[in-house]
Amino acid sequence: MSPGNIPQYRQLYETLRRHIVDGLYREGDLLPSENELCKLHGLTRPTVRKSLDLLAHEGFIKRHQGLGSVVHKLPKGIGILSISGTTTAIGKENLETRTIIRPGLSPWPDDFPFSLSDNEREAGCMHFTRLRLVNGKPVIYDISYIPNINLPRFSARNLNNKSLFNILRAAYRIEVKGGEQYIKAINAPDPEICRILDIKHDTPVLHLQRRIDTSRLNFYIYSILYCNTSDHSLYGIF
Amino acid sequence: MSPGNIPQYRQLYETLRRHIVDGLYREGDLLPSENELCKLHGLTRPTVRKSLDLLAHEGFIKRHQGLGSVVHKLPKGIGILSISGTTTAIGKENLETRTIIRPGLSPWPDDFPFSLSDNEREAGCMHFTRLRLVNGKPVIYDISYIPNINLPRFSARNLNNKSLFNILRAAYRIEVKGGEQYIKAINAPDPEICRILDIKHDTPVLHLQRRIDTSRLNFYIYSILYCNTSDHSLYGIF
DNA sequence: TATTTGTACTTGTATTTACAAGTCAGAGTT
DNA sequence: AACTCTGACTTGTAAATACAAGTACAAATA
Repeated sequence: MSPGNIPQYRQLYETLRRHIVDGLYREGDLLPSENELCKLHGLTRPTVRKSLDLLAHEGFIKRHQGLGSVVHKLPKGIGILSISGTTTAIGKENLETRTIIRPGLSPWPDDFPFSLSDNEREAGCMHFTRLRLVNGKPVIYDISYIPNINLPRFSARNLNNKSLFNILRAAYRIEVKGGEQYIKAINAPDPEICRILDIKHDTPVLHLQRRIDTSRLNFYIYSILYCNTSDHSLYGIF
Repeated sequence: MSPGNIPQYRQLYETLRRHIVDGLYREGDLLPSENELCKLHGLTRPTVRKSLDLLAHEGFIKRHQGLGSVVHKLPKGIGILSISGTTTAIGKENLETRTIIRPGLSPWPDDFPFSLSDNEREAGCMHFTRLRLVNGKPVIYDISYIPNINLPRFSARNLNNKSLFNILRAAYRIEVKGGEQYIKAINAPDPEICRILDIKHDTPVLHLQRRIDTSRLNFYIYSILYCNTSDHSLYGIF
């Protein structure tokens, strides 16, 4: 493999993705053909195709037999349903993250929506919450739970600027692989959450319960989200 | 290629998927290894891997380097966020579909949430609505719009028993490839919809706007969903 | 006994090659 | 002018092969 142990298909994926997000390719443009990409980057077609698989899977391109890979329009909502996270979709300029409750140990909640393994119960729970603001207005309140297993100095890290996923990858070599989520529409449940999201008591909000898979076997990240969708939809591709 | 023009990786995918859904493999079980699957089905590893890619992508298995492919627990919610549709997740027994407005021509709505191409506007719009009930209780109201291009006898077909996607595939050779959707939480907007979903006026409901991609170039299916999530969450993997 | 090492498995990544099938544009025909 | 055909492209499917890297377990070692 290549520099930094990052596979080549992943590197090409990141490159193309950046080019699309930066506007180098616009909506409707044809990407270079697979064979052209092979020559350009010194790769073979299966490798190039794997990169394009990722891009297509995340909705950046759509492929057409006999035609080529067409650049899709960029999602306008908040792409929280995809693994790419919130930053891509809405533009970094407008997105702000504030830590409300700093990381600290606490017992697992009694009404935890996912079933926990014995190991997870034993390890205990690292808990913290963050607020995501778009153009200065609160949109998502993110309540996170992580099993407290061997993450030295985790609570000291600054979660505001860097994304949680980046910290996990850089500091602990834990890669986020995917996850599952349950979605409901509810009325804002809690005066506390109403205050944080700056909404009235009976405002409908999206309620998401997510379990996020990592490259570490049996290590999951849990998070519960409350999302005010009056101004911004959530966006997902499938 | 093999019988019926269905690629081999797709056939193996369908087989394994059925085995998992039918309970032949249970949660936590190891699937046969890739090499075993090769021998069993007379395929090569890249082909087998492509099948497993699909299964992993839809959340049926999780693969672990050095260990194997572990069968994931079946989703408990309504898997409407994934391409597999609603039928898999909740069990066919409990799911019922009723056509409320039968297919017919109508103009495109003025406030249509997606931008339409000239061809689509020209073709006009086939419109129909369906109600999905779980255990006899209405859960999802699905308002569909399809461009009216060359689908002979479409309005005569029975949408209750067979899924729309199956009809498109069997009768018109149109394959559903994926799609995108915007999700909001709103208060039930419309007395009509409240009546159909059997909910009170201020009940929070999920509001989904979906554009579904097909194998036919520039042919999209549009649908707007209202979903009562008080009893059933929507479920998605990513 | 507790630890390390090795080995045999697993999936992950990558190359090479071949043919099938869809799209498009231009040449040729009617 | 309208149509058909052909050829040069595109992506889709499939095989055979090789090595890297993670996991689990048994054997060897301290």
